[in-house]
Amino acid sequence: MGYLDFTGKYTHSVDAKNRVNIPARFRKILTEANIGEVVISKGIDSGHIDVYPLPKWLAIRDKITASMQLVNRTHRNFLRQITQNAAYCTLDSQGRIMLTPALMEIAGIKKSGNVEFIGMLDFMEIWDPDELKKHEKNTPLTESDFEKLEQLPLI
Amino acid sequence: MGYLDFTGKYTHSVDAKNRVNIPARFRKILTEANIGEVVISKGIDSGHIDVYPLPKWLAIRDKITASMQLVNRTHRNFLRQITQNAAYCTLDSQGRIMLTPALMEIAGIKKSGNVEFIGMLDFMEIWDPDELKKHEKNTPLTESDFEKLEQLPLI
DNA sequence: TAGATTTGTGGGAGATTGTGGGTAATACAA
DNA sequence: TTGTATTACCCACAATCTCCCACAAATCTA
Repeated sequence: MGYLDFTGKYTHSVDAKNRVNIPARFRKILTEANIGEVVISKGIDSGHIDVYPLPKWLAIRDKITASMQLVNRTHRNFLRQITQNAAYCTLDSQGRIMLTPALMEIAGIKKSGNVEFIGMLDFMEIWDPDELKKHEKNTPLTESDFEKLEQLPLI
Repeated sequence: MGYLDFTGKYTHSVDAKNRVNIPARFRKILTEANIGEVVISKGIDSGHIDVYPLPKWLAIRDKITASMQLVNRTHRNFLRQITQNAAYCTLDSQGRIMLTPALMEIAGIKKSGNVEFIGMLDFMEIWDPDELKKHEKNTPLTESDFEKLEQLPLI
């Protein structure tokens, strides 16, 4: 890993079997990195699904495992939240993955509907188009957000 | 052990003989690790049963044995809680386990009803669907929980 | 522009899985 | 021992999922 580079936005459709094609550009990145499996999970913002290339997910999982104290109720709840809606997906021979009904429900994605893929550098997001518009309208970046971001050595 | 990886949520049904099928995905993990026996016990949060692959249970048992101070009343009570309702279960030829009436009672799981399996990485939980919903409603992750979790090097 | 290749989408057949029930073996009580 | 209840093991079948093939649209190439 380390040098995955998902960028851009692509519209795709979900078929009657809940399958979505991963955009060719993203798929190429995956195959070149020899990654045939991804993990989809509930995104932190509502209205979308996160798609992690397997190695990225494993790294996240290991960090979680290492720092969880399962006698702690909050930790248990957090872990449950994370794992509950996480699903391993192997790409089929056409390069598609199958979404779970639970995640589609959470993200507002409709069977036989459309979705937007957004590249997030080392992972991807899948949005319901309406939810995405709504999210962008409701939570624009403000001046004060930018000020906070200035703290980070970003650009 | 060490690399069991139970993730996801699956709905299954309990039959008239108190048997539940372990989700195929979880079962595959067990058989690949050559584990044909699990231990079910009372979950820490009420409303569910914990399912430990045998090696994980043995590790827990050993830790408990080593660190319990049986002159300590709390320790005695804790130990009693744990062992009292723990039951060794071997998977039948269909990959099912049989729940004990005591644990079903404790978790609110009904004969011939449904249950939710939740993967918790190295063990599983079995919830009564209503209890799970109730639990999630009563103990949602709050902003301050997330702030605490931000301290951990998670993602 | 025309042909070749890639990409997005749909559907069908076989294998797997979830679930129910029957019967033999075992444990238990009287 | 005998009768009863419980458990373990097996078979059966429907629903689901996986894998594979097909084809049209889009893109690339010469």
